Amino acid sequence: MGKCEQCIIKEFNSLKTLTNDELVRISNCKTSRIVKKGEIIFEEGDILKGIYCVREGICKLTKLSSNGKDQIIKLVVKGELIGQRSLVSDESVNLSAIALNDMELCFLPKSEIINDLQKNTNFTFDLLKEMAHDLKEADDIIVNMAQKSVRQRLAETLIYINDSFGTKSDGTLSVLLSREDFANIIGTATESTIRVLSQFKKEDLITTIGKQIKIIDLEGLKRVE
Amino acid sequence: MGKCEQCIIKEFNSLKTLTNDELVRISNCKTSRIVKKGEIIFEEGDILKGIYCVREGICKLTKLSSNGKDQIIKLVVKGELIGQRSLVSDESVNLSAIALNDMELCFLPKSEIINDLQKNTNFTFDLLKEMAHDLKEADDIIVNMAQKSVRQRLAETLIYINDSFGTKSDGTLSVLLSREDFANIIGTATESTIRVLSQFKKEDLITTIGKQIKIIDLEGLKRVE
DNA sequence: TTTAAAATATGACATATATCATGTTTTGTT
DNA sequence: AACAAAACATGATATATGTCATATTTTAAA
Repeated sequence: MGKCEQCIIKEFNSLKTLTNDELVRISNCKTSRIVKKGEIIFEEGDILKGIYCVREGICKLTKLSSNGKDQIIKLVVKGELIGQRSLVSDESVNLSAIALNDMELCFLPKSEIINDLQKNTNFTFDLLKEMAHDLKEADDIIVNMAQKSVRQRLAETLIYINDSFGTKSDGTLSVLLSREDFANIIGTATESTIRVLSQFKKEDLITTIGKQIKIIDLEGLKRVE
Repeated sequence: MGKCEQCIIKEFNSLKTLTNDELVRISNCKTSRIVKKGEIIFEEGDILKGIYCVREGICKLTKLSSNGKDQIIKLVVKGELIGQRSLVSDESVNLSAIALNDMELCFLPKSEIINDLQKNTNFTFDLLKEMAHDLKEADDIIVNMAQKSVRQRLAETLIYINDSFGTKSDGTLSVLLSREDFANIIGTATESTIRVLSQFKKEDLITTIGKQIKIIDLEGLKRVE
C-alpha cells in the first residue's frame, strides 16, 4: 500500500499542511478501499470515524428530500477529501456519497488526525479555508436554485462541469452523468432536463453522442436566459 | 465602551474560547457601531478587515442574483458573529448585511484576531465547528429550494423563525419581516408569498395583525404539502 | 448474438408560480 | 391631522415546469 508522505494527491487538499512525521503516522493507520461505479461509500445517517481522500475517480454527495427525491449537493473528484465534518462533530453525516465511476479511496481514521487538529494550526486553518470556500459555493447554489430557471441552471451546470473537470480528447465532458443526475443537480424532473438538453441541441449550444455531452458554444451557453 | 472580557454576548459565539488576556487585547482595538433599521452594514464586494459581533438586533445576509433579485441567505441575531470568512480569506465578501431593526455591533479588527487564530487552536477549532454547522444548514436549504413548493418553503420558514427566534408576549413572531423579505428567503415573488399567507390564514394555520404573523397551528404548518 | 432492462426522448396535459394591473391598508413625515 | 409613500392584497392571465403515457435507443447480461 502507498505511503501518504510520498503521495502526490495530498498536495490538492489540506493534508499538504501536515509534516512528514504526521503523515508517516497517519499512513500507518490508513486503509485503502476500491469502490465500483454506483456503489455507496457512506449513507446519510452513518457515523463516520474518519475522512476519505479520493485517489482516483469521482463521486456525488446527495441528500434525500422528504418528497423522496435525491438532491446532488456536490461532485467530488480526485484529490479532494470527503467527510471533513466528521472531524469536528460526532453527529451522523447529513449526506450520502455514491461513486460515479470506479474509485480508489484512502480512509484516514479520525483518531489519528484529531491530534494534528489540536497541534498543527496550519492544518486546522487550511480546513477552515476549504470550508469557507464550500460555504461560499453553497451560497451561490442557493441563489441559483431560488432565482434561476431550469434552463439557466442546466446551462450553468454544464459550464461548471466543463470548467472544473474539463473534457476528454473528443471534446465531451469528462464527468459522465446520467440525465437523472443532471436533474438531481439542478433540482428538476428528469424529463425537463432531457427536454432542455434537446433545446440546447437545436440551438447548436451542445451536441450529444449517446449520453455524452459536448459543448460547442460555451459563450452561447453563458448567455442563456 | 464595554469590555469584551466582561461581555456576556461572547458566550454565544467562538470568542468564548479566547483567554482573558486575548480578550483584553482585542477589546482595546474594537470599535462599537450603532446601525439603524434598514442600514447597510457591509455590501457584496466590500473588503472586510475584521468581524462583527452582534450585541443587539437582527440583520439579514443577502446576495444579489443576476436577475436583479435579492436572496436572503441567513438571518443573524444577537450573539452571533458576521464576516468570519474574512479571517481566512482576503477576498471581498460575497454577501451584503442589512439591519432588520436597530442594531449594536462590535467590530473586531482581523489584524488583532489573526494572532489568536495562529496560536489558539480552540478558537480555530470552534470557528471550524460553526462553519461545519452553517454548511450543513446550507445543504438543507439547497434541498428545500430544489425540491419543495413555495407553500412548503413558506411553512418551513415560519416554523424556522418561530423555533429559532421565538415569539413576543402576544404570540406573534419576534422577528418582524416584510412580505418581500419572506419572498426573498424562500425565493419567490412577493405576490406569491402574500397569496400563500392568505391561504394559511383561511386554513387557520396562522393569523396576522398588520404585518405581524402569529402561528396558531404549528403542527398543521408542519404537515403542509 | 439475443434479450431484457435501463436510459433517453417526446407528446399531451395539469398545475404551480410569475407577471401585470389595480385597489386597499398601513406607515412615516411634515 | 393630512398627505404621500410604501407595503399589503387580490384578480386575471401567461408561462414554466411537473406528471403521465409511450416510443425509441442504449446498455448490460445471459
